[in-house]
Amino acid sequence: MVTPRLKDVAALAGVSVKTVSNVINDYPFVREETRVRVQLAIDKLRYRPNLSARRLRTGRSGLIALSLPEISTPYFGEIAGLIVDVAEQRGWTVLIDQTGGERSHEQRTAAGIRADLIDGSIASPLSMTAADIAALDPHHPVVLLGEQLAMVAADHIAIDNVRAARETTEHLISLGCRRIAVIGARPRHNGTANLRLEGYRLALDDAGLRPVRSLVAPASDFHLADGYAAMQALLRTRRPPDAVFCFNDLLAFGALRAVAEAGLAVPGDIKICGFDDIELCRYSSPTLTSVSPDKRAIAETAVDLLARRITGAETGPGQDIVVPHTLEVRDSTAPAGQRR
Amino acid sequence: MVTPRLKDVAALAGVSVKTVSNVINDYPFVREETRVRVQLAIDKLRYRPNLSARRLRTGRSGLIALSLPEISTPYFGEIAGLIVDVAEQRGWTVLIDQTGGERSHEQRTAAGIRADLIDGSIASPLSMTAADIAALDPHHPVVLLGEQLAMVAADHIAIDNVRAARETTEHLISLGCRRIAVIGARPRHNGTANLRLEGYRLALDDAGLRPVRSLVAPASDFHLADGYAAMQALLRTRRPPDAVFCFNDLLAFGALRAVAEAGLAVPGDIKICGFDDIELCRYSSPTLTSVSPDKRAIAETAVDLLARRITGAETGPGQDIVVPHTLEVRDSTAPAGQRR
DNA sequence: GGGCGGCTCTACAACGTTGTAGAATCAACG
DNA sequence: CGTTGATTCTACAACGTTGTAGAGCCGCCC
Repeated sequence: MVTPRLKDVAALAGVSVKTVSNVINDYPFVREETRVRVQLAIDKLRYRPNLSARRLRTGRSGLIALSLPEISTPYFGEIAGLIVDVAEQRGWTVLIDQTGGERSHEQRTAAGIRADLIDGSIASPLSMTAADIAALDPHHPVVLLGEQLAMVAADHIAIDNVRAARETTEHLISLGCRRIAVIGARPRHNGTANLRLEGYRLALDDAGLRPVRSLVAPASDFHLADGYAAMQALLRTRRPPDAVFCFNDLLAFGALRAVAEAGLAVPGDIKICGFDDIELCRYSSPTLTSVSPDKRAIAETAVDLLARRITGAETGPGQDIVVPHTLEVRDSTAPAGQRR
Repeated sequence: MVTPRLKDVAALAGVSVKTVSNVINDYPFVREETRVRVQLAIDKLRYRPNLSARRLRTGRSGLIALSLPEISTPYFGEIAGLIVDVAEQRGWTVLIDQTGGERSHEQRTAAGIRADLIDGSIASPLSMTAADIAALDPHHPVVLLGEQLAMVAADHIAIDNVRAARETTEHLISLGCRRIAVIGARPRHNGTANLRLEGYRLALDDAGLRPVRSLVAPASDFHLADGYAAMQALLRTRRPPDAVFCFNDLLAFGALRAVAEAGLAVPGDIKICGFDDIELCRYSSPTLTSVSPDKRAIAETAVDLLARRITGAETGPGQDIVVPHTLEVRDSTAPAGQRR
């Protein structure tokens, strides 16, 4: 038994193909009786519209792409899961596009091939350049997550990174820490990492603490291995830090490992904070203090805004939307002698 | 400037639309000179075929679905990343379908809507029932990962779960453990968990150890929280285990947390093993011994086999393919007094 | 009662692609 | 020299859908 077509439904209901199409698309001028008869035929045959044909005719596919550097990163995995959920609820289907950090030529070509299959994209340009994004079809709606790209006039959704970093640093200062390091600086990229660095510096400044260059550890990537290596380097310095603010949770877990291997205790000898609040923060040893963006709000805002761009309900200039965050304080920054 | 069509290329090259199509599809009977001229026009206009139209005409979209319970689970994230990579190399695009464990009616409908957009699926039925899978279009090629579903005559790719579990248990026995618990039994499901349980029992039997019912902890799901709760329960029993074999890494991390909170040491007081070897195993405290499936082999085999099913190169009955695995021994099962 | 406008439905064309059939050319063969 | 077959290309139709234009009907108003 082949998949039913509009014409099969039309034949069964005794109307024209177009009338069936009209029922499906909620065209108002269809008699109630006709509508019911057509609907019955649709249900009976289990008819589903052919998206390729519809897209060919209307120019829309109902497909949106989610471009992420790496799906396997827990934070992106959590975000991706939420976006898929929300999109599904709204009637969109998500196609996940893994950019692989450095977009190779082949991958860019692949994106091009898919471009006319996709109505719009949600992109997290952590490792992409502005040029990469701009290279996409200019008529193609894009909503950016996390990182603001100056060159791109696209919508942009993020938490207030400066404030979040400032609050985190203040938290460490309030615990008595004075040599606070960061892991995850990315001097060459002009994105999220710099905002977090700025918040860190503002907090130090407020507290009258002098910024120490050797306490700002760069990370070429935001993986476990990078946090591990950066922490080892920090521990090897003449005066190691008494607290480390990592710019994401994986860096923090890598750092935790390095501290453990050095025979030091967290939070006793060193306090550690992460960023993103992935689920594992609540289960690591010690549990990890982390900045928690409202991920569901990010997903909902992104999908809704993109949908409005695609349908043309929203035509103004690119918006900057700020979603809330909280600082989830856990054992890795417990005051001396305490466990929460 | 609108996206170029075949006819634009044809006009520029001074040939018919069909000749351009023939060049694109490597039809052999095209003069070398014509081919070059057409190719130049394609490059000049940056022509890309419209997939919707192609799909409408050929019945193929170049899209494959990857159905996973949850993208946010690290193991599935890693597998998804690899599959997307491999598929991209082979010219396929992956659409990730998050089933959400319990497939709601809405989600099943969504799958139905997409069904005619997709050439085939790779599915990991950890939380799906056989009926769920069977409900998919029977003409729709499916490759299953991990779990064998008796009712479905589909291709199936997995490691030898019984052997892997047996080896892991033997490893624990060889370290002198005698009260070895498992976390992750799923009596009602007939899938992977049961195979791992079988391997565990075989190893106990070989060593002359009596199976103890209270040491077999079920887990309703395979999440951190489930491992945490199960471990707490095991620790509350009259004679707690001296080793725990968790059926995935998240369960193991949850268990680690419970042990830490109880003030016990791993591996000193209790040894713990995981399963899946996600990247975090190398960075947790302590690092986690885990069964490591060859994930790249899984991804490559799955994509290639599915592609052969779609193109019709493979038409035989469903195959059972076993991919290799290793046991990665780390600190969580280090012999007393040792750190690896 | 003639005309107008709203409602309901239909026929047809078009979206961009590829399969089919066949036209045109050329070389080789009997 | 006519026929055959291989090569190269083209015209046309079709995939399933929806937009456009318009036909037919009804009720209402002047």
